[in-house]
Amino acid sequence: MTAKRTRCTPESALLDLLEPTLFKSLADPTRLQVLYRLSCATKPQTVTEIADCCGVHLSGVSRHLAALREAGVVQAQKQGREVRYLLDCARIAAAFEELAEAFGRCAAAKAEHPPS
Amino acid sequence: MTAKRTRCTPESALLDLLEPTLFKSLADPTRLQVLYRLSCATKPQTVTEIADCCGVHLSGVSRHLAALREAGVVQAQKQGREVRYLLDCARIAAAFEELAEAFGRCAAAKAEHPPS
DNA sequence: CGAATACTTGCATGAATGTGCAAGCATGCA
DNA sequence: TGCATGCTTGCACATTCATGCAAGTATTCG
Repeated sequence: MTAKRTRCTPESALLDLLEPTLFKSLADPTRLQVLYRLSCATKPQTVTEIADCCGVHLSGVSRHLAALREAGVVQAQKQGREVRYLLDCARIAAAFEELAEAFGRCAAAKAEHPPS
Repeated sequence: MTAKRTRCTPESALLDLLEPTLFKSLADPTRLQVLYRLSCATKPQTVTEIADCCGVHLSGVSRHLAALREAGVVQAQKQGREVRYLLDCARIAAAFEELAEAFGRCAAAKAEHPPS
């Protein structure tokens, strides 16, 4: 392991990045649909608005949003009796950037030490 | 095979990137263990070698590797009666890089048009 | 040939999970 | 206060899925 660089995170070891939570939250078509909906929206969306787009019952969408919130992918803003969800784009981008760099280093390491 | 997406297009729409296959393949702890094992290895590993590291039956590991291969995360090299699996680091890094860029653009767009 | 090794696959089982319905909270409004 | 609205949660059900065992396939060796 030659992780010595300092960038997005000082020490992004692949082992720490390979945690199932984020990937689990993205492993469902409905949740991805929710994510895409939020990515297009110009302002935080209510559960009802999101549910209107995916053909899933409101309660299911609510559960999906809870899962995405658990994974740190979306944030919730309670406003009166409605809850508006918004995508944490910067956080997601940072997570993927870390992963890209870690696997990039992995590729570089393997290119440097080719299999005999 | 998921040869639907052509390549690393400079303009990668988020909708195309949010495809469950890759995330599904990474949503399991055992598969992540396999992935990490392959990332550390200096040369392609046999199914038996990989199975020795994760506490899962050989047949299960074989199935996991098949899933990872379907997702384009690993490649298989048949050598005689053994099959050596290797991580496609460059491909994975590129996929995550695309995602990071797409969500980065998303974040930038939202910063530009803040919710009123 | 037959036997051994390496891996894959069919089958059964238990656990996890996505879904809808209905009930339960919480908040706003008349 | 009563009622409507928005969301969450308990429950039941169906599906998916990870796992182990056993059988099957492929390849090498004697």
